Amino acid sequence: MTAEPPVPATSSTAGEPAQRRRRDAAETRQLLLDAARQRFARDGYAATTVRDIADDAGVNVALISRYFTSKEGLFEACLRAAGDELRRTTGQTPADRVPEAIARHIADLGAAGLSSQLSLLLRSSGDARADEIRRGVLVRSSEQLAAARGWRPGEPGSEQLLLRAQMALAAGIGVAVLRSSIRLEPLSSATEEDLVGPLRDLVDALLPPH
Amino acid sequence: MTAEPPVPATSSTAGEPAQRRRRDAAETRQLLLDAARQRFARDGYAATTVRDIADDAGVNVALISRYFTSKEGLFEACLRAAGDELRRTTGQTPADRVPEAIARHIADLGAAGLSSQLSLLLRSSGDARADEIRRGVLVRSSEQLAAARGWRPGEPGSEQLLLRAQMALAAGIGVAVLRSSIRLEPLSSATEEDLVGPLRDLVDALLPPH
DNA sequence: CCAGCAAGTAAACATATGTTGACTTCCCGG
DNA sequence: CCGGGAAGTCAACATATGTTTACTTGCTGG
Repeated sequence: MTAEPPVPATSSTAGEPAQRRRRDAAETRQLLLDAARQRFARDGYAATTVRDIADDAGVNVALISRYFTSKEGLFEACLRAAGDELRRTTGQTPADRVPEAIARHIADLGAAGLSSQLSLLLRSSGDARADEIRRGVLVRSSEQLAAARGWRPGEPGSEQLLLRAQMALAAGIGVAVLRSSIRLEPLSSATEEDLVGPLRDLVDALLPPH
Repeated sequence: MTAEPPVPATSSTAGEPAQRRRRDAAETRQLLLDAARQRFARDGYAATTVRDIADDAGVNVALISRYFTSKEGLFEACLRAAGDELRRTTGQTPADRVPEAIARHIADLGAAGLSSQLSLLLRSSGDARADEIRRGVLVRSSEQLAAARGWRPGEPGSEQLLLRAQMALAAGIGVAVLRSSIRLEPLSSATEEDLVGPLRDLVDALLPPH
């Protein structure tokens, strides 16, 4: 929508080309993925145009169709990456360190954009297939989180635990969005240290260590 | 995007016209507002077309421009309505009943759509002006919530409280979206009673009654 | 060194979408 | 009963957007 100057991916001063190989399909693919993740997380799926993404990545629009079939395919690739990242966090983290892990994700506002990846999971898509993938990512993540606190599939009375895990996940994502996409102050300027305390309170309240 | 049959706003059986006056600007305006709120909340701003909204409301597209100037104007009207609703809740509610009030909002999945109005505040817009309004709504709501727990503007050391109020708000909205828009199970099927316990834990953990 | 092929580009296309202006239909006060 | 104005409709327009096709560029293996 807004027309920013494209990010050239290399320094635009004519001096040093910063070793970006000029023809490298893998790197170009990754540039597109990174640009897309940021745009989708910030503006949502429908509001992001493929030309925006291509300009950010500094490559030609047609390459999106070539490497990802379509805009929808690119979005799916972004969702998968975010899902892997999120599951890595809620998975191989000791149960009592989960709040810190979540806090770290939310606090990271850098271009790397772990927070962006979280936002990606809440922003609207208006696309049925993308919604399905997103739901799958969230289900698996919440089950992993619940399992860390003693949930076992089908076990009677532990449905409560899964519900609470999903609420904790929702809370974390909600904070991430208000912080990184909507930029609500003072939440947006809070440091990781500012966040980790309240987040610990929040997670512990929903999922008491068993 | 998907082509549903239009909701005729009156029974389509020829028998009884259900007393919908045939020309009533105020009612038509309201029909548009209701249809827009639902669409915007479910699909997001950019993914919703004015033709979708008009069809849902059973009126002509051109009336959107007439009554709300533009699609953006209609979205603003929806945001204002949601903001009023939310502020009514976080405002004139005794501090210790806030979790129940939030729970009631989140639990309401009906077409009336209080939950929709919450979702509206997180779904992406890709529109600068709408984002500004949304931010304003969220700021005022979180300040009202924080004030109920003892926050006073500018008071030293109470910034923490505002931060925590914003996180509580974010958590509530996150739950509303995962529940009503993304339809994550079992969160989506949970009853109001299922939600109020965890929500009370959540709000109390973030904002201890002072 | 150079043929061939992958990587990248540019332009065009078909369509969807927000908005507008001219036109028609209905209601109501005189 | 009727004329005027409000409420509603229709069709067109300008533009933005996803995708494709034909083309150019540069690298590399033989």
